Amino acid sequence: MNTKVETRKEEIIRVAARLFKQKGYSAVTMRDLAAEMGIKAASLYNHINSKQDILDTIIVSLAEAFTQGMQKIQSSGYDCFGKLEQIIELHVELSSQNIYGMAALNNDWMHLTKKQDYYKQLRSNYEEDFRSILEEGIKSGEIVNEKPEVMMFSILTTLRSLYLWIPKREDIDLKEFSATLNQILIKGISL
Amino acid sequence: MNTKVETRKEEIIRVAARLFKQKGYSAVTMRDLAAEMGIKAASLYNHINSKQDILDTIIVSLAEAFTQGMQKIQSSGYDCFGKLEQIIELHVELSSQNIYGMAALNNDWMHLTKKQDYYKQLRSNYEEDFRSILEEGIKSGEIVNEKPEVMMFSILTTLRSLYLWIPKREDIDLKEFSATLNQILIKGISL
DNA sequence: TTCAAAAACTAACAACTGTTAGTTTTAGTT
DNA sequence: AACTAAAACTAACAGTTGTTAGTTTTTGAA
Repeated sequence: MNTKVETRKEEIIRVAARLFKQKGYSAVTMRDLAAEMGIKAASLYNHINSKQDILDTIIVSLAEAFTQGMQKIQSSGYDCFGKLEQIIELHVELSSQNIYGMAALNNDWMHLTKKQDYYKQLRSNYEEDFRSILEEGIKSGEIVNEKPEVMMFSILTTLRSLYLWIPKREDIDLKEFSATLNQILIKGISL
Repeated sequence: MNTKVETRKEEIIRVAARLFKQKGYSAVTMRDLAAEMGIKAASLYNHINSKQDILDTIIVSLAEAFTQGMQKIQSSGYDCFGKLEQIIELHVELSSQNIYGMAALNNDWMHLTKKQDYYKQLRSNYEEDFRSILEEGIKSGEIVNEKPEVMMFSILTTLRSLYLWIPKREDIDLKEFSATLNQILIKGISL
């Protein structure tokens, strides 16, 4: 039985992420967060070190999850389209499980201080891995040989915005959704 | 010769938009903005009414430009793909000309107060027009009849993120870029 | 050169910010 | 019942926030 009970600290971080999605990190005050938890602002500091630490935790843990997922995919031995399919599934899974965290990752990373360089390194590595998968596909003839940078921008941008879209759909079948997304991103929308 | 000289107010709004892109509306103080203008914070109020007014102006003017562009496209008589091509060109043009404003439009609209309902109405109308264009294409058989909601999400998300990507490319040919984007969004990336 | 408008300045305000120190309450274990 | 650790509280801090009021400087036309 590993049904881990959420600690008070984890609860604070989860609620904070929800507020960060609504208004952004800077606009959320510790008093806002405390009110949402039903306590006073000073009480938060029995559990967390600082507002900054909350943001660090949210963003770094998610960025590392993406890094780990990408490493697994890179060493999977699939071909280009197989890897792309897995990347899409990775984004759908992590985004649907961390709707609020993804908002912070996308919109509030510039408010990181000590961890900002680390975050940027992870993101940069991730994009480089993505790019190399596309180039592999171009070399093998799976992918049309034109403007891989634009392809990458288009696909990655869509995947990064999933957190905005998934919550709007109720009772969404994530496997089916991944497949649809794969179809649209790879084959387009024309007949 | 209609080479309109930029007023001081317009300059403040332009500089504010740049700062809003860097840190978001909430994290930019009037003293930040004043320092960037080379004056004291109180002096800003000789030109603008409030911080809120700056955000209103940036977002509403851009949202109305998109609305106007969409109306022109809707009444153009082109077929579905023709309209989509024009929508892509509209986004490339407005995004490249308003890089900073697009950031505020995408990330800071929730900090609108009086104008928030109006902005949401414009956005909602825009999305409805977009949706009707896709459905027209499905009816006429131009577009594959599957999950138009996901197609719309994917395309619109990419177009809304152009402001993040365009500044990274130097000496980009916008016409050529629109064409590439059109190709990728309509036909996908596979051979 | 005079004069008015535009645009800057200084000083200050009340409210809000993240955070700390020290104290009291709550809840579970012996 | 007594004790302990977790978790809440009150009070306060020093700094920052958007904004106002009143004053001085800059600018360009008459």
